[in-house]
Amino acid sequence: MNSRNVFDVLKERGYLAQVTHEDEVRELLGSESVSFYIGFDPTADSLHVGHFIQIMVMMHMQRSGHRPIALVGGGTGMVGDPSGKTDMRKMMTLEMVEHNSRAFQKQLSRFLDFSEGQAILVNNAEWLLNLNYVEFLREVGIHFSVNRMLTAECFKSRLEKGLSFLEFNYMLMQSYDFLELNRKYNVKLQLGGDDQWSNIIAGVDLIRRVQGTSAYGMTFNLLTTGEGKKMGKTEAGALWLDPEKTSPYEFYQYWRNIDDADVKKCLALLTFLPMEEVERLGSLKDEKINEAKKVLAYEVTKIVHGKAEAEKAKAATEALFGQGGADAEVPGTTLSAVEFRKNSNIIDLLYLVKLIPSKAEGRRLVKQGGIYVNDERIDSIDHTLTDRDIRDGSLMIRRGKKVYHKVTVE
RNA sequence: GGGGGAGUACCCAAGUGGUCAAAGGGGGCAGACUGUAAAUCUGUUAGCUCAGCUUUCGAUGGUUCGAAUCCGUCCUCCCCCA
Repeated sequence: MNSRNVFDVLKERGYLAQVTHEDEVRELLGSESVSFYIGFDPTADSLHVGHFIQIMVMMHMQRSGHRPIALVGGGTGMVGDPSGKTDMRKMMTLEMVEHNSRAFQKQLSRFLDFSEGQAILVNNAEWLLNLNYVEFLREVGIHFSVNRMLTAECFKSRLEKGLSFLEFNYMLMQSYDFLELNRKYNVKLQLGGDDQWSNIIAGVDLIRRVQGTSAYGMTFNLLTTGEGKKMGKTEAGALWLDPEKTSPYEFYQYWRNIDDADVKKCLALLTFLPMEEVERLGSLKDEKINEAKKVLAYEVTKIVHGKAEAEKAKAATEALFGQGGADAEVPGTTLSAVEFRKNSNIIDLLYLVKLIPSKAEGRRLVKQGGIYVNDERIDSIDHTLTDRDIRDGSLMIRRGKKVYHKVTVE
């Protein structure tokens, strides 16, 4: 589909962070269909935008005729990757890992074409969970120098705070994954976020030692803001790809509100728009850059949640922030008339529709002038709503400037 | 295994018998200003039946009129030695 070397595409769009052998990898990707893999450890029950950038890369690669192997870390998830972490993460139970692995598999299948072996989904639990300890040590452990591991970047912060032997083994496990996939599917290339660099080159080395063949690795820039902070964090935590955890509307809003400085980068990394268009939109200034943000929000939402949801989110946004029709698809709650009357106090209502985590928070918000009903500021925590506040069967609550919630009364 | 140190709210971190729901910073939320941006300024940031009450300072049991602060036990982590 794409006649250009995908390596150049990835480079141009700003994905690339580090490559083990730049010329050879480029050559390889330009001359044959390459099986490559990216691993996803099931640390939660949904993928988030951090993973999405990896998925984008897989999609680019697949479009160029390469074969993505998405590896779900049902085995490595049992140990936990210490890379870049300052603290040990909580150990997960087998049940949690399995549950999360299934959720990942389901989500990944939306982005890649798994038909006829054009992409493969594997779970490293398959080969890691039943490893024999001594055999593993003798086959794999022998090739790892502890001295060298200790100098690896990924352990740095942990050498100050403490690192358990459990986590220290993570690198061997991931390297073994690469070896296993190399044997099984002739995988020669491992991709990953830049925090995976140490783990990836360890695997590359292992394959060279054990198999005597070449293997390569490549990492991608993590999605960070202009200030270097990790992007994709919301008040609720991560920005999830699961619509149940982060609604398409919220998802859209996140990108609509991105920093000016990050717009261009996000357009390049998170959409398939041609680079000329990315350049054009990214160079808009002042309020004109809002146009670029709209495109960004729409495009990313479209890829993640589909066109229909993207349209809805866009329409809702226009209705709320522009002057479009008032009756839009806004996040909301439907209440019976009885429920509504029972909770007609503003604080009770806010609490009922989960706009506030506690009633104390609600009182605080009202006192600070942060709550509006039908665009009228509520000035008293004792304010009571009546049927007169219901217009066409619903009323619109707004928290702060941007959080809208529609309450429909039946 | 021996010795030393530490565990405080979302995070970092002060507090070492009452004036502590607990300084300060970060983050979050809200207000002002704006472009649904950033920066800046202001307020706020345990819960509830809120000018009153309840629960909180690793866990648990004590001492005391009264403890985050003192004592016992336990758990976890870090450092030094082996």
